[in-house]
Order: sequence, then C-alpha cells, then structure tokens
Amino acid sequence: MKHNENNFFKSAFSVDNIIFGFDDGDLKVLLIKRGASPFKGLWALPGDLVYPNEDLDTAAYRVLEELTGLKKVYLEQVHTFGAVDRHPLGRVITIAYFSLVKISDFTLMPSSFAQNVEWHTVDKALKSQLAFDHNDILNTCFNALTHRVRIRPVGFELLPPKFTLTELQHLYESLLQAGLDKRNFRKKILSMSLLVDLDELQEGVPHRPAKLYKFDKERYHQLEAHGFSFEVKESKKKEKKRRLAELIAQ
Amino acid sequence: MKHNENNFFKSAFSVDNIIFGFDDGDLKVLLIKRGASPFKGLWALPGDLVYPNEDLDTAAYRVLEELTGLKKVYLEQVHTFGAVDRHPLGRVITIAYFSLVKISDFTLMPSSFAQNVEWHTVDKALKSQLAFDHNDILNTCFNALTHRVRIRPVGFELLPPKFTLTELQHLYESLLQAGLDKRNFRKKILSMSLLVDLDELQEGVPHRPAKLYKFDKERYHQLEAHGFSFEVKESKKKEKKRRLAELIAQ
DNA sequence: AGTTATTGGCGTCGAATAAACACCAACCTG
DNA sequence: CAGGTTGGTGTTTATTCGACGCCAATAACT
Repeated sequence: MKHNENNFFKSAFSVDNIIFGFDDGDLKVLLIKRGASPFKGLWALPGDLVYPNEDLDTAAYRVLEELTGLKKVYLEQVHTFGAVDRHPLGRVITIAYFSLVKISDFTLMPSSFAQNVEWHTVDKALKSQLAFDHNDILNTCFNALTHRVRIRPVGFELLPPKFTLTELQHLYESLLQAGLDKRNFRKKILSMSLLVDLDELQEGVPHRPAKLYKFDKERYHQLEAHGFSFEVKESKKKEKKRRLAELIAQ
Repeated sequence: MKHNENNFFKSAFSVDNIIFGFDDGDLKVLLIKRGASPFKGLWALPGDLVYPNEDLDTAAYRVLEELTGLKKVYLEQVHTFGAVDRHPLGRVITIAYFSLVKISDFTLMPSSFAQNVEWHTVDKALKSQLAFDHNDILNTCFNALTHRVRIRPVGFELLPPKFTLTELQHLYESLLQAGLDKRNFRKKILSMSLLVDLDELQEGVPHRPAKLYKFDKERYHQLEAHGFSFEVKESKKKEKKRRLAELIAQ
C-alpha cells in the first residue's frame, strides 16, 4: 500500500473479492468494516485498487492472501461494475471476483487497511446495507455461485478435505436454497464416482458416525476432458413445500 | 471522439463489443481493420475507450450504434481482460461485451475511426490472427454465447422477425456445433409455445415453402417469471458421428 | 444393562423425458 | 409430367427422475 492514491483517482480500477465460506450449515461471506471515509463504519467487500503493473487476477489473489494468508484457492471473475457515480471520490470501476475457501484452513489476518474483518451469513449480508454498490456486487456474485455450483463441482472447495455425505448435502441445500431427497442425492453423487470412500468414520458425534469421503480431483479432470455434466436437482415435493412456505411468509 | 487520448493512457479502460450476426447458415462476427498503429492492418474487435462520464454499458451501446446505427439490441457483459501487457501503449484493461443483431436490419455505417468493417465467420476469425488479445476475447465471448443460448432463448435475436423452423434449427446447430434431430427439435420448440405461427409461407424458394413463425416475447417473459428452463440437446447419434469425424480430422 | 434419541445408510417402482427412426406432401424447374 | 428439393409429421423404446420407509449404529441417560 505504498502507492499514492492521488495517482489512481480521476480514473482507476479496483478488484473486489467476494470470499465465500461454509460453516455451521450456512454460507458465509467475509466482510470488512470500513475504518475510513467514505462509508466509514459500514461493512464492505474486501478489495483494493489494482497496481499499475499487476494483472487483474493477481490483484484478486493478493486481496485474498492479505486477508486470509491463503494462496491456492478457487477464484473466478464474475462481473465488472462501472457506473459513473459508484464511487464518491472519482471514477473507479471494479472487477468483482468470488473465491471459495475452507474456513477451517486458516485464521483471519486482519490487514492493515481494515479495522475489522468478520464472517457474515450471506442471507444477512444481503439484507444489510453495505458500502458503495456492494449489495449489488454481492448479489451478483452469490447468483453466479449458485449458478456455477449446478454445473461444476465447485462446492467441494468449501468443505474440509474429509466430509460426510450429509455435510455435502447440507452444503448443496444451502447453496441451491432447495430441499434435496437424501437417497436420490447420495445415489447421484456416488454414481459420478467423484468421491473417494476413505474407510474412516466421524469421531466425537453423539450418534451413529458417518463415513468420511474426499473429493477426487484427478478423477474429475479425467471426466471433464471427456465431456461430463454435473448437475444436482431439487426434489419436486420439497420444492412445493418450500414455495408454499414462501407464499405464507409474505 | 474529441477526447484527448493522452489523458486516458497510463491507465485507462475500454469496452470491446463483440457483435454477432447470423447469415447464410453461419455465425458471423463484425470486425474492423485497424487503420492505425498498433496492429495496423490487422482485424480487430470493435471497441473504444470509455468516456470519463459514461457508464460501461452505455459505452458498449455507443460502440454498437456507431458501427451499425442500431440501438435496441441484446447486449451482455462477458469478461474483463486486464493483463498488464495486453496493450502496447500503456495499461488498458477492457471490458468485453457481446451483442446479437439481425444482419438484415441494417447496413453498416463505417465509423470515422475505422477504415474497413466486415462480417467474418466466427470460425475463420478464431483461426486468423487478430489485433491485441482479441483472439482470446473472441473465444471467450463465443463460448459465453454458446453457453447462454442453451439456457435462454437468445438465439431469436439473431434471426429476422419472421423465420422458418428449419432456419431456427440451422441457427442452433451452428451455435451449439451439434447436429439436431429434426422431429425432436420441432416437437420441443413448439411445445414451449414461444413461437407464434404467422399463417404465412415463405416466398421465392425453389421448393416447398415453409411456414413462418415469430418469437413471442411477451409469452417468454410470462413463462420466465414462473420459473422456466430452456434447453436444447444434441442428438446422441449425430454427436457420435461428429466426434468420430473430429477424431479422423486430427 | 436396557431404554431412548439421533443420524446413517440403503433399493424399488412408476412417471416423465429423451432419443431413434421413415415416409409422403408441396412446390419449383426444366 | 418427371425429377429434385425441402417441409412436415407420430410412435416406440430407452433412460432418467423422483417419490417413498425402515432398520442399523452409536452415545447419552436412567
């Protein structure tokens, strides 16, 4: 952060990196409480101006690493936001990325430019007021994630290396905002042979322990090369229930 | 175009608008032969620097209108390209859009900054050398289009207002690079009730004339609001043939 | 030790969807 | 009027999807 910010303004570009994690049955997003104007005190998405000699992707990885210390994670560009008045101090367009991290993998490293860094559930974050046009950005990135997760097995990026089928199902239910049928889900997932049965059991749970699995990345790349579609669909019955509940809630 | 370009350079952003059309059974893309350095004489995607007080989408529409005179067309942001060295004169990132136009709707208006504007088949354009990183950009946008066309009925944007089912099928075969079964295609398309039978016939064709249809936009928006999936799938038999042909071609 | 509470793990059948497939009709041309 | 070209249509089979319920394994409690 040794760059003189006056050089950037008038016309500059930044990256925002929407960092998703999954914990405790909920999809979470990493937010920073702004310590300076504008929007001081509001929560914002992590981001930074792009250095003059820095590729966009590199900048997005840098933002991530400064916050979490993580380097090799799933990261994807989503959309660029460039409304003329989106930044009160000048013309700043921002390229939005999302990344998927395993919350268990690290402890937060609050970076120098932020006072507070916290995980928020996506639900609540979407409803609260964020700095700049970050509600819009978060919304777009969340939609991109829910779309992507139907097509590619990126969900595994959010789980610890070893997980149970029920955890996986909860993750998908949370991402797709849908109820899934247990038996059909297991059948489908296992029939893809993307999971390796580790022959290990959960420990320390107050009920029958479940088998642990891991995601087989090599296998996935093999299948992908041969044209392979990944899709998970909602149970229609549960969908009806959900829609009914939504109607009542209005 | 009265902006002093020196103000932009060092760090600037542009939009590139990949304009797709469909004609003569082929997907086409509008290219401009560069009349000035860098890359003088090479074909390039239409684009321009974004004005300081202009939204990104507005800039993309402007580029389109300067070339074609068209205003209300389908336009979608795809990806932002920002490698440090992608522009030889300075740091210029570019936001890529694609738009879909009906070639029959207009005659080209070569704009002041271009010497030559021409439709090229996407196939050939991808294989030829384009200016800057435009091969990369075109490739990304073409992939985005083939993906989008599976999910939303955007293909109609490329056809004249009145079209036959065979024309529609050819369009989809061209976009999906797949062979489709005639009867299944017609069954599926018609069952969506997105087409209106105009009770008119083709004229001037040297064979039995086909019925003309138009796309029913209102109907589509109705269906879309009630959750509606649009998908067209390849005939498996034809897929096998195609894959075999690809293997032989290597 | 036995009971209770909680989650894990498994297979079948009916319904819906997708895919393969071939012939006659209509029009133009020469 | 014969030949060439494209238009238009239904049925059957294979595959996929989706609904559905019960016993097993473990820990906690008494």
